Amino acid sequence: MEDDNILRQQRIKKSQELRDQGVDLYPSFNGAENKIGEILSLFADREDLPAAETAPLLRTAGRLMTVRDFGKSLFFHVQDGTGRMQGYLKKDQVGAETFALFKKLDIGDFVGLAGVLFRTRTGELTLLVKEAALLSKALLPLPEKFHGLTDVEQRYRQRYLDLLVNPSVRQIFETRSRIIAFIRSFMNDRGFLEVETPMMQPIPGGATAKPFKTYHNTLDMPLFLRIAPELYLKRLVIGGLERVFEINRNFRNEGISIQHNPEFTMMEFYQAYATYQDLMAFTEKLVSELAEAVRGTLTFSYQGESIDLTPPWQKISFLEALRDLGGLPAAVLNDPIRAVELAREQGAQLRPGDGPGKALTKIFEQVVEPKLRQPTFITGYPIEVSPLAKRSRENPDLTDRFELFVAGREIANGFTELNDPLDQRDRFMEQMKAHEAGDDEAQVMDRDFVQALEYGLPPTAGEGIGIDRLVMLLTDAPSIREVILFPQLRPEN
RNA sequence: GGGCCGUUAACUCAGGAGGUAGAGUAUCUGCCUUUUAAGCAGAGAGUCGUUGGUUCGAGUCCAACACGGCCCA
Repeated sequence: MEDDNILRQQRIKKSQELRDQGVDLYPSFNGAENKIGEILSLFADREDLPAAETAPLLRTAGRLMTVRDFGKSLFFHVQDGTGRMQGYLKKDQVGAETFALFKKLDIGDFVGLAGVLFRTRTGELTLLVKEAALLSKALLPLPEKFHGLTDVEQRYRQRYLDLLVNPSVRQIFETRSRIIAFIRSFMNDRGFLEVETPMMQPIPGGATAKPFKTYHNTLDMPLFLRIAPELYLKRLVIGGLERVFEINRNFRNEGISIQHNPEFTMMEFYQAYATYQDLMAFTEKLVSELAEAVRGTLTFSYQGESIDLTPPWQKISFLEALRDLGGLPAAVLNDPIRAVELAREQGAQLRPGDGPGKALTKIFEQVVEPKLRQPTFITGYPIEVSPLAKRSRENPDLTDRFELFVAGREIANGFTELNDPLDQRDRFMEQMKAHEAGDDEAQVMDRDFVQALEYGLPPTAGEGIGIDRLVMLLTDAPSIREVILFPQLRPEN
């Protein structure tokens, strides 16, 4: 494939010439004592650089990104993980041999450098090179320096090039790392224990979604990639781990879109002796402090829209939202048959067994969710779509559950956990019926989990927060693929 | 699954109404010891996503397919 590429052939030829001269193209090296970012920040504001004759040599290394050749001297930029710095190589400083070697190098090659700092006429801090060595030879050329790499498909397929030449992409993933680190420490500070539960489950539970199926040869049994860790985390609460959290991947065998990737990252956490009300306050605090830490402000723009995360956030019940934001008349809200009819009229694909709870949820997704721009908690979801949540005392058709929306997207989902084992068994039975009626997303009876509940789950609240969507919001990313390093794509050929 | 758009040199992009493919960057050769999208002179570089079709002739028109993007379900 690349064998036809003349640029690659030229580099191979040059490499061979260097080898013939006894140059090791891929030597071992551990002498990058001074990172470029440190050098730059250390001397950025200093007018009086140490005199070139007396200054100690700075030793650094990085990838050659640009070269401006003047014959007997040349300027270049070298980039490492912390920054990019200009270097100045003069024949009379490094000697003819090193100079000739350096002239043979290509953009993309790694070099080790030793030198002293000076400022050019335009004031740019520059390393006057005293010693230079090739550290690793690149055979393929980097994308163009000015436009970078813009082809979306290639950016995802060759993310390493994207990261290398598009600084804003690198920033997104640095921010992502800081977001996860912040959340982890926020949870640790509040006494939550970080745990890891199975990614491969014999019964995929804890969410309404289609699973990926796999197979264990030795055990001779099918397994499913988890769609959620919920049922395992609750087993841990039963076991006395009263505050647990897990930050990890879930897998859902569904469509790919601007906000869906088959594997995505969730933080799920459970707290004994708490209610969904407590979790809303907790979420408000977590997300607003996170935004403050990551963006330095609670008001920022997301895709041109002004978002304000200043607490307290609006709370509206599911039914109120349908009435006030969705414009549904009370006649529909209170009439199960009318609700199902309306959902069908709006084009929702309801299955034979689907009741009013499902119908209203479909309508909600269509008419209310797009309107939830500023952070909003929606509370009191129908029991029909909440098989693991505690039934509401005020209305037996609803649950003590909430979802958080920002910019029209669901960010979090939490509820007071159903801890009545007999009720849970009945709910599973309802799900089984839906499954038999053709709902392949309906949840599957997990007898082992029900048995665990029979040993006693304390009053508990639990929640999942979609990390990718949170990262999108805080990095102003238009698509989930911009915050996942290697989004799922079809093979090229 | 449906609709719309895209795919041309290593990268970023032109290519009017069908007549043997162009630019900038990068690369190669030469000149140049403070440049920074360095400059000057010259050169090389393409299965125009794939496969068919229409035509004397297809990057261009038509069809199917592949991959990607956006919207809808």
